[in-house]
Amino acid sequence: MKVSREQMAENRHRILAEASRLFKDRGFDQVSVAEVMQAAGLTHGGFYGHFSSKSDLIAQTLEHALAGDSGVSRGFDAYLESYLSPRHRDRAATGCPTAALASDTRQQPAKSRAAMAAGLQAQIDRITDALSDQCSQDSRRAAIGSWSAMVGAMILARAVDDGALSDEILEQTRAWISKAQQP
Amino acid sequence: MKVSREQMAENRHRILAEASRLFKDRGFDQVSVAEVMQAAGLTHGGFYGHFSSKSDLIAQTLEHALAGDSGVSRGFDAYLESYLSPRHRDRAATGCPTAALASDTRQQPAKSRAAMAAGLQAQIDRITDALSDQCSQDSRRAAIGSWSAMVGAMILARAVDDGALSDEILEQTRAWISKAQQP
DNA sequence: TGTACATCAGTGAACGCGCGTTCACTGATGTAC
DNA sequence: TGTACATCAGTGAACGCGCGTTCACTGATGTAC
Repeated sequence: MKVSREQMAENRHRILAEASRLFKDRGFDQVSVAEVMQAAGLTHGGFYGHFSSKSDLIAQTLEHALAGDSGVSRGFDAYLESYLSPRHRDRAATGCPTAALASDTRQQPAKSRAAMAAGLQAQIDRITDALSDQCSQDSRRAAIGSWSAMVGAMILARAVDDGALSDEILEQTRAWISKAQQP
Repeated sequence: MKVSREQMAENRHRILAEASRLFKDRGFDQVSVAEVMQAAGLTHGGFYGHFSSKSDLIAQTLEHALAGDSGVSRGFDAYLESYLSPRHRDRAATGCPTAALASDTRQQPAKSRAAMAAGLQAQIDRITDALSDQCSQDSRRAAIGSWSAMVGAMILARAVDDGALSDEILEQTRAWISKAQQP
């Protein structure tokens, strides 16, 4: 049955929100179109009324998930601490889309990779702004280095089957980044 | 037809080598068992004489790929420069297994995650050794922070569809890590 | 404002394809004598 | 050392399953009068 325009827009938004959650939790390949639609409370047949393909859904989900502030504006130190936390590591579904999806994006077509590039530029700009208070010079370099270390540490901490090592990676990387901002 | 014991061992080794190359290039899900066997010059039916499942192949490939020195022993600065290079970024198939496979490993069963943990411990130890010359204190912290930044930068550089941004991530992260080792 | 009807978002069955896995078979290997 | 035969690594067809995608259909929407 047909639904109202507002209802359709709401359905579309819910599909993107559920896709973001599921993709971040398990990766693009391990989540089916039918599962995303079911999570959004719809049947899989209607999917192609909203998206031209699964690839298209992935690209639009990346654009959707990478938009927004992500919390840097509340201060870099607080952001760093909450980012490199066991809680964030254990809840990828509601966490950073870059740490969860950057590796998967490498195999995706141009539109998804462009969305990742735009999201990365925006995030680097936000961190650069947040850091320019403490050390005005080379703040872009510090932003790129810090962001690489944060994303890398989260990916490594999630990949291993050893809680102590995983915790140590988060904690040591956090301390190392903190120290690198001082002088 | 049956083959000699040495031939079988050689075949097994070739399967692991080709699996490592293909998995690093395209990820676990995007490479089929049949494709790995074909790359090793065999037919897919014989696969289960060597491995109990695709999951088992993945775990053994990780153990195989993560073993060995990876080049740190020739000095950290040289390693850092060759690691965060456009050449390494563009040749994932022959490059670092951690940067290529850490994200994929998150979804794998215990045996693969344990192999990643062991490989990561060994790599941290190697970098700690390589760094302990320059700054004896906190060299493990510096090793973990540097390695997180190297892996993260490579993953980000490979995810984006923007050569200039990709190059900048590599170059700035390299410079940032270098600077962090000085004081 | 009220009615008739064309539109079209969503449904659910069906499709074709590729994948991981199985299995009966083959023929070279390597052991027992 | 030479021969007969049991073993078993590799072959290639076949399987079942889940996936992305398609499509005829339904019935609420929203427009034209």
